Amino acid sequence: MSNSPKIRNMEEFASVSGLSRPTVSKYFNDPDSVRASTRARIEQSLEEYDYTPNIYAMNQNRKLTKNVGILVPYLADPFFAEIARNVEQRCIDAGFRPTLYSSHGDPNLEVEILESLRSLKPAGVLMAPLGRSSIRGEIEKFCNYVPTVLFDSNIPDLGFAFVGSNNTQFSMLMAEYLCRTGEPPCFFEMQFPSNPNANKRRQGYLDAMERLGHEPKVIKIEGDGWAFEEIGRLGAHKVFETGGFPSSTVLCSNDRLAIGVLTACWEKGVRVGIDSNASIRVAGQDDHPLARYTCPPLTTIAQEYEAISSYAVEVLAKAVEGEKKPHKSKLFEGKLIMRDSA
Amino acid sequence: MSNSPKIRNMEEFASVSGLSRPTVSKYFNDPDSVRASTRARIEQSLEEYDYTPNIYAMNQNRKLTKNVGILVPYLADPFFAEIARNVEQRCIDAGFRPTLYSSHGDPNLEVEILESLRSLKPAGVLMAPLGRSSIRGEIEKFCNYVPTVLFDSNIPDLGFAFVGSNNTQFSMLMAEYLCRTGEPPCFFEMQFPSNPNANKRRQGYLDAMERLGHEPKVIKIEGDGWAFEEIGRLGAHKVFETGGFPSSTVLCSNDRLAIGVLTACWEKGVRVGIDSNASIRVAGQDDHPLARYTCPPLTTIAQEYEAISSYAVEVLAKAVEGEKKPHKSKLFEGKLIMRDSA
DNA sequence: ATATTAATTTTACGCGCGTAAAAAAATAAT
DNA sequence: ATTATTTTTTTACGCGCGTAAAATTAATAT
Repeated sequence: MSNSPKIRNMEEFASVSGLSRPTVSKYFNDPDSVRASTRARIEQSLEEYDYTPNIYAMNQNRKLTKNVGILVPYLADPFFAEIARNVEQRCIDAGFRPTLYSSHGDPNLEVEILESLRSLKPAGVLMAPLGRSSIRGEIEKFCNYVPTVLFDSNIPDLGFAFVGSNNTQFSMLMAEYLCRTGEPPCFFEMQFPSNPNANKRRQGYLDAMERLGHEPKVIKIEGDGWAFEEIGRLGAHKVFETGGFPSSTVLCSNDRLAIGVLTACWEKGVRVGIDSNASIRVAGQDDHPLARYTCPPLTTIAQEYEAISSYAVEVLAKAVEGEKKPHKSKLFEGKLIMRDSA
Repeated sequence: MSNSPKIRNMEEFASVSGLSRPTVSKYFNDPDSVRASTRARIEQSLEEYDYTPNIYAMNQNRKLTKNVGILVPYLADPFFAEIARNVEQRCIDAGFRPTLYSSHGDPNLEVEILESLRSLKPAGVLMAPLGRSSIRGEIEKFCNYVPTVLFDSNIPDLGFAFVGSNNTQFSMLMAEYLCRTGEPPCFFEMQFPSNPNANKRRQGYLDAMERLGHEPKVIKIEGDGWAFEEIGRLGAHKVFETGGFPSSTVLCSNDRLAIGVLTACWEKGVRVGIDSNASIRVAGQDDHPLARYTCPPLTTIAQEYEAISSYAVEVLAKAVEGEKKPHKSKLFEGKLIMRDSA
């Protein structure tokens, strides 16, 4: 900041502050661990000399760094980009140093990232696993070394805790709404969904339909990978070719599939929506950032991004502080977002 | 990997390999810098003992780490997520250790990230700046310390080089196509675009229109920030309220604005596309990952993601190796993607 | 005021590695 | 075979910091 001589290391900085180096070291690890007068003195020097401790030297001997890894399955999916952004901010607020990683849909990369993460000695990791394709054994091994909180998608009995959405409730809520306002929906999903939440969502749909006394109709489409829009589009076309949807209301397992269905409907000349000249209703789940901008805008269930993010970081902080293994699973409810597609 | 005793540090690993520690150290910095026989011996031991050097100790004394920072303006924008993914992979291929950051549209955060990056002693940085709102002075300061390659959006005379798209060509290409196939387009953009590429695109449009002998019509809409879809939607509505578009063909400055325009058209009941019962054509630029799934699918200009990514990393590698400052600017041409919206 | 206890600071050592300079070994030249 | 030269390995030192244990200082109780 000023024209003062450059500070090379903590020793020099301590010297110009009139303190010993370890005292300064304590301050940087926890400003509250030194006397208030000492702290004031350090912070005053900090203004004058703008010294920053060497991260590498700091973390070398420390048993626990302040690093936190954030791993999501697919960062190019705006849903995960959005939740990653939230989680990242919460980590910073909690005094951590987050680093963002994406598995890019590849189970091997997921494990590779975890391995490379270990060498960073992270205090903890927030991980949204790929799901079905995740290599459980490797992740389990990792969780034994590093406090890990899973979010979005659960792997049973793994990690310190799981924080996510109540996916059963998502589908139930939507199914109920759709039944209340029109023809009971069929359920549109991937045959082998990569994400276990899909199973919960199907179950929620089935439960709701049974409770309301309607016959459930589940459509399972082919497709693998993370190109959900294309999978949804091709799947819907196949449905059209083989007699069409069994109901004029289609509840999709997630928004990205729904976006693909909307595209297929457009290509087929099928009008989607709730007004009189539309012939089909389409609903999604997740409140994808672009769901509001589809044509028609997509009716969906909104995830509690902020709540999930902040709770996940909160739990991780406890895990880092050495709290006993609770492995609780916290689920947040979704909110119905009514738009014009259903 | 095996049941061999745990290796605690490089000393121990060198010992079990029958070598001295510095020799092993040389190997890890550059496997080719030791004799082939030595290298083979180390790699054999590596199989047996699975030892990994301590990253922090490694980087503490090294003048140059293998770390590379990747900074994009807005990661929740799928366009940047996609290009970041590409760049990340290229960095790994080039032997770097990339770390991904997003400015989240905030100029102050952009500077903060650069500051925190400096303490990581990165070998280099790949940066897509926010653009207009970037704090030039701070970024310039950073570039003096760390070899930095700008991509996507240029800041004149900053960094080692700039790699991006020929945005003038983008708009020219699209404008020509639109003139050839229907009514000459008007140009739809933000009044104060955050990204300087927008200016190039407007200019490309103006040039093309002049050359083809048509009167250019530029529509500038209000709005600030990175919520382009909403800005486009509101802007289009305002246009509809004040007499409508001056042409039945709308060339948008980018895909996200175009997506907003499509939504507005839908809300207004205006049919978009090239078939007979449509009344307006809408085109975008960027080939946003979801452009293919809008209704109608969006005609756009595709960026050369891979070419830009690999060239940017290539240039950065040269900068890291200490090549003289060239500050060349490399631009890639775009390709017309014809879909149903125009 | 003095003894006791708690909080804070200092002393002293080591972490795991990079790297310059010295020594040794391998290669090339005579 | 001997010497000169290059490559590789080893010796030796220090980087910037964390942290246990010792010394000091401050706070509390008597």
